[in-house]
Amino acid sequence: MDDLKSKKILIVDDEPEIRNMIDRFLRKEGFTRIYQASNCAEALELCSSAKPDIAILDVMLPDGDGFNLLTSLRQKSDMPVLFLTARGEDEDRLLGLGLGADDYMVKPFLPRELILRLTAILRRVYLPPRQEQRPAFQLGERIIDLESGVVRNGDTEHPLTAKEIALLNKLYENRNRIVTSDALCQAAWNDDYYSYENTLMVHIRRIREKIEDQPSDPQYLLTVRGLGYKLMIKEAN
Amino acid sequence: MDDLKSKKILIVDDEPEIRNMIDRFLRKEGFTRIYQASNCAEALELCSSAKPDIAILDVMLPDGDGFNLLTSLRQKSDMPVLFLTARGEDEDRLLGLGLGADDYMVKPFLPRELILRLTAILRRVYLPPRQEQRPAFQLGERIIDLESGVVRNGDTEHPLTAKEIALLNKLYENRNRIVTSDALCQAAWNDDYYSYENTLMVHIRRIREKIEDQPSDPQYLLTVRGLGYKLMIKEAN
DNA sequence: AAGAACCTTACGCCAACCTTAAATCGGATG
DNA sequence: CATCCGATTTAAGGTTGGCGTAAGGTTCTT
Repeated sequence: MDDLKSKKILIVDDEPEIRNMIDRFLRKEGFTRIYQASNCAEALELCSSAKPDIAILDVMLPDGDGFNLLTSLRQKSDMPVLFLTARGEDEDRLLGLGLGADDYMVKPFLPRELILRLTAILRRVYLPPRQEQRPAFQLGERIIDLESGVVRNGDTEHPLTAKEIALLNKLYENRNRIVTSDALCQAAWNDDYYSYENTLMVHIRRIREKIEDQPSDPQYLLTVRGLGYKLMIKEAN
Repeated sequence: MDDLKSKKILIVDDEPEIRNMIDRFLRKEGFTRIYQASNCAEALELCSSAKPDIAILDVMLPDGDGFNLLTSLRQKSDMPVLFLTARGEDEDRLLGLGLGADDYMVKPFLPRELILRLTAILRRVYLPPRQEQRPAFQLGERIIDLESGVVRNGDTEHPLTAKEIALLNKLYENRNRIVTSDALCQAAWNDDYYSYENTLMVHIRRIREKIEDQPSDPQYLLTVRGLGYKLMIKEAN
């Protein structure tokens, strides 16, 4: 489920043959969750409903060009985008890349290259660096070491589970800021999370048991009713 | 320091003119920490000493080709790599991308496109996903921090509720301007609001209790009779 | 002076949240 | 492939704080 092949791909092109060709090649490579749109309106619709992980965007579309579409998309998300165009003009390429496209290919293209470039982007965006070092920080008496996954309190150590580390990491990244429950779920689970968010509560509770003096009256990991949670840390420096 | 321009860039090419040209363009764009190598050995050396954030790699090098270099690099780190080549053969591009290069450009190239593609990769790798951030601002002695959802007054902190944050956010967006009660309701309740707007008054009152010195004689969150409310802020800058 | 618009306070409800325990999953082990 | 064990999820009942309501007061407007 953490695999790149499970990522959702949106193809936007007004020519059905092109869409189907790309689709076919993607499926041959093992991708399965593929969406197609033939114009800007459809694309925007699909983006908010299916929430694809990456989009392959043709520049020429019946109801507006891909640049405008990209601009609209970037308003609400930073989903990666690979541009596709029949025109190979320099200006077009520069414009697309300048608007925040991640790559740009000129038709006709090698299907295999498209896959490779697509994979390169997906890899960068969704496969976080292997030995990404996680932070360690202090909460009162306790030291929360996410790198080694333990909570030290004097001479005793309590281990943290994978989910707890993921959640604490997200919370620490946004320390002293409200983190929505949604964002937390997204950080600890992969994109589509349909379970009760009661699950999140239980995990929060377990974390509190390890980092708080009185889990029922937390002073670090606080609830913000209706929004989410926040990890409050007063830094020494 | 979190800026993309501060990232370290390694240029590996055996032709000094090319290296210097790229260097020049990078500096014109604001990049400063640029390293140059003319062969594989130098490149490997620089990678372990300077630890660049990204590499621009020529395929043809005097002591081995860039593909081998990439393979060696990938053993120990997953530093992003942009390939550069005089040969435009399909096989080369596919090989480079297949080995895990992040992008591939064929000489001669537009310098500006190189910069854009480089930036696109850096952005993906090093720019943390943006999350909508709410403002923090000052009102007399108090600091209203909507991001962490608190009002700070000296060393004491008063938490804000979800509704209060939503309302203050809308008010701050239109600071020093009148915001109609209707607009406020729409901001805090998602369009389905059919209650008495007395409810709004109560919330305004509660906000005033947290941000005003004398809630009954407000000096920041003012009533505009018949229209709505406005948040008056004298900005320092 | 009277009506309209807004303020102020207090109270009760219920959705959001907490808590605990039991069920289920999944990797490791023999 | 059966068993174990810790991690995670589900479920169910309890708790509470934010929010809406209402009722009475105050200020503004004409």
